[in-house]
Amino acid sequence: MKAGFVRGKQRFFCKDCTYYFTLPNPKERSERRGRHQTTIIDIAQDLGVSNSTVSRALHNHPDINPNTRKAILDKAIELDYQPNQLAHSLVKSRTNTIGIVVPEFLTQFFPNVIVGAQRVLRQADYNLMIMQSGESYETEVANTKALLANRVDGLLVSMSHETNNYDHFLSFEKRDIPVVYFNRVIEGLGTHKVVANDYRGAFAAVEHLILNGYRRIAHLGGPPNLLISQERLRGYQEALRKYGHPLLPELVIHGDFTAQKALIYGQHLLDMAQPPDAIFAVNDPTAIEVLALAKAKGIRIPEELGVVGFSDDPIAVHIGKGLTTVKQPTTQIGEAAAKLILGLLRGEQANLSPQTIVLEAELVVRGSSIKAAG
Amino acid sequence: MKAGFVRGKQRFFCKDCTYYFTLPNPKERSERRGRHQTTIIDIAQDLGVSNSTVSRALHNHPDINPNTRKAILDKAIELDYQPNQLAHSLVKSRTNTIGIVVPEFLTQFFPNVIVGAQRVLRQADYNLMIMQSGESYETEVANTKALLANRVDGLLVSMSHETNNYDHFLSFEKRDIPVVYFNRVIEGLGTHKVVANDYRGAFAAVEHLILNGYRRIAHLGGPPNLLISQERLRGYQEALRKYGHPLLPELVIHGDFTAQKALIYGQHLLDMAQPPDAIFAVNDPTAIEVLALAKAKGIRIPEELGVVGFSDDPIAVHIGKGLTTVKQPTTQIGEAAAKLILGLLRGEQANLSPQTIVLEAELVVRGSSIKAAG
DNA sequence: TTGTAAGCGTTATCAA
DNA sequence: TTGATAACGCTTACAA
Repeated sequence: MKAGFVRGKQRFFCKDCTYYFTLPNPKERSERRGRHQTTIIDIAQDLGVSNSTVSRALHNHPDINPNTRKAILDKAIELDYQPNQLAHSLVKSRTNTIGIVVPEFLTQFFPNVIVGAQRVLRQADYNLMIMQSGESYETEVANTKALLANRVDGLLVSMSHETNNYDHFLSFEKRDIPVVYFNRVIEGLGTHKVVANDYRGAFAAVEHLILNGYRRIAHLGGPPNLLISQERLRGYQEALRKYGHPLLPELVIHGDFTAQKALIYGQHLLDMAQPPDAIFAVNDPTAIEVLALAKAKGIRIPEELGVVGFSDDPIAVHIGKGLTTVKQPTTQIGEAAAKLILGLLRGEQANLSPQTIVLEAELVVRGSSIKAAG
Repeated sequence: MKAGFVRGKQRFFCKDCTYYFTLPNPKERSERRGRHQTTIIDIAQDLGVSNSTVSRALHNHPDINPNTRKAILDKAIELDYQPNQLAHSLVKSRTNTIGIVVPEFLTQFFPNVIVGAQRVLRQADYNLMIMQSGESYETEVANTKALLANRVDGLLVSMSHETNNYDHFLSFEKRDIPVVYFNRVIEGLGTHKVVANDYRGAFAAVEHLILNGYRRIAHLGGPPNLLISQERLRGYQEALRKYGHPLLPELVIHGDFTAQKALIYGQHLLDMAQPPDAIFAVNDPTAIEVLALAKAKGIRIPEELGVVGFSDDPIAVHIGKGLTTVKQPTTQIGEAAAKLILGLLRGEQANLSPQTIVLEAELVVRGSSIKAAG
C-alpha cells in the first residue's frame, strides 16, 4: 500500500486491487461557506443527519421520524433553503419545463395563447420557457437549440413565416420529446396540432360579405406554406363557389403577415382598373392597413369597400366604425396545446396517431362590412 | 480485505484504511443506450478517448491535438450531440440565464421591453426566462421562486400593481444575484432601476393641455405605491403650478391600471357638477376608456373634453381622431436594463451605489387634445 | 497532449 | 428510521 497527497488530501493505493482512493474528510465541507446558496448538505451538517434524510424530509417521504422532519423543515427555513432545480433535473432527467416558441409578441394573439398555456402548465407544476423568434428562421433555430440544451420536457411551436426547413423541430421528436404545433402549422408534418377552424371562420366571413351585397371580393392572404393561409383561402374560395361567384386569381394575393407587404398589395388591389368592392384579409393588421389606405384614397367604408379581418385584435373594436373580423379562441388554443402535451408526457397518446384539435372561430360583425342598403 | 457484491458489482473493503470501494467497470456504460441523449461520454467511448479530452475538443481548448479535435467534432455531429446545459450550469454555478418578471403581456409595452432585453442578452450569450404574473402578487411570488430554483444569474422586474411586500425580490439580493427594476419600481428600495422620464412626460402632456386652452384638468392616476404613478402625478401638479392653475384634490383619482376602475372613476369625473374639460390619464387603456365614455355621453372630443394618455399604444393612432399620448422608449428600456444587469454580472458596479437610468419620453400630439380655436 | 477523478446538488438504492 | 454512496453530465486541477 502506497500513499501520497493529492490536492491536499491524503491519497492511498491498494496494491491488491490496483486502485487509488482518498479518505473522505467530513470536516472539509463545513469550511466551504460564503457566497454559496444553502444546500441540502448544509442542513444535514447543521443537524448532524445525512443528506438523504434531509431529502426525504423535504419531500415528505413516509419513512421518516416526525421530529426529524420538523427539525429539518425548521432548519431549512432558518437557512432560507431553496431547492436547486438544476441538480434535481439532472438526476431525474426531467426538467418539468415546457418550451414555447412563438414568431412574435406584438399582436395580442400569442401573448394570449401563452397566458392560456401557462395557466394549465402551472397547475400541473410545469414551468414554461418562452422564446420569441421575431419571425426569423435563424432565431427560431437558435431558440430551439437553447430549449434543447435546457432539456425541456416538451415543446409548443408556432412557426415563423420564414420557416421552410423543419429539422430543428424534428430533432425533438427524434429524442422522443413531444412537440405540439399550434396556429402556424404546416401540412404533412405528421404531428400533434392545435388550430382554430380557419376554414369555417373564413367561409363565414366571406359568406357574410356576399350576403351584404358585395360582389367583387378580394383576398389578401398569408404565406402559402402555412396551413393557416391555405385554410383561410379555402374558406374564401368555397364561399364564393357556394354562391356562384367566379374565382378570380387576380383577386387573391399572398402576403407574409407584415404591414409592409399588406400596404403594397392593398395598394395594388385598390388601384386595379376594376377594383374589388370588398377585401377579406388574412389577419387584422392587414385589414387595418387596408382601412388606412382606403381612408387616404377617400374610399368610403363600408359603402364602397367592405373589409373583414381575422383575429379580433382589441384594436378592431376601436377602429373607425369597428372592424368586422373572425374571433379566434386564443387562450383556449394555449390551454388545449398545454393539455395535449401534458397528456403526451403522461404517455397517454403513446401509440395513437397524431391528433389535431380544431377549435371553432366566430365571426364578429362590426361597421366595416355592413352596407347601408344591402 | 473482504469482498462482496453490491448491486451486481463486486465490492471491496480495505482493512488497513477501513474503506469500501468498487472496481470501476468500463464496459458497463456502453450497454446503457436507448432513449437517452448522447453525452460527452458516448463520444469518448466511441473514440476510445477520455471524456475530458472530448470536453476540451468541444470548447476548443488550446492543448489538444488537431486530429483528435476533428475526430471528436465529427463524431459529435454524427451522434447529434447537444450539450446538457443543466450539467454545465451545475458545475459552473452559472446558468447564463436571466429571469424577467412582468405584470402582463396584453399591452404592447412589456412585449417590447422583452424584445429589447432579449436582443442584448442573446448577443452576450445569455438566455431570457420570461415570467408573467398577470398582475397577481401570488403569481409573482411563485414566478420568482421558480426563477430562484432555476438559479438565474440575474433578475429583471416590473412589479404587479398588487405588490406591497418585496421580500421575494430581496431574497435575490441576499444571495448576491443582481436585480434591476424597470418601469414599475418603488421608491426607497435601494437598487438599480431603469425608468422612462415619467415626470417630464407628464409635465409636457399637461402643459400641452394648458396651452391648448383647457382650464379644468383632471388626472386619472395609477396605484400610489408605484414610482411611475408618483412621477406622473408630480408632472401633472408641476405643470398646473407653473401656469398658476389651482391643484384641486377632487380632480385627482388613483386607479389600478384596470379598465374596470378606469370606467368607474372616469364616470365619476364626467358626472361631477363641475366636470373637468380635460383628462390626463396615467396610461392609454385608461384614456381609451375615457374616450369611449365620452362618446357614449355625447361629449365632443376634443372640443368639450381634451384627453391625453401615456405609452403610445399602437391603438392610439387609430382611435377616433387619434389619441394624444406620451411615447415611451420601450425597447430601449429593455436594452438598458439588460445592459445594466450584464454590467453587474461582470462586477462592474460592484461597489458603486445603485444606479437609476432615466430614458426620455416624448409627447405625441394627436386629435384628442387640440381645440379648434384655442 | 491525454487521462483520472473530484465536485456541482440532487435522488434513489441498498444496507444497517 | 437512517446512513452511505452511486448516479445524473459536465468542467477542471492535477498527474502522467
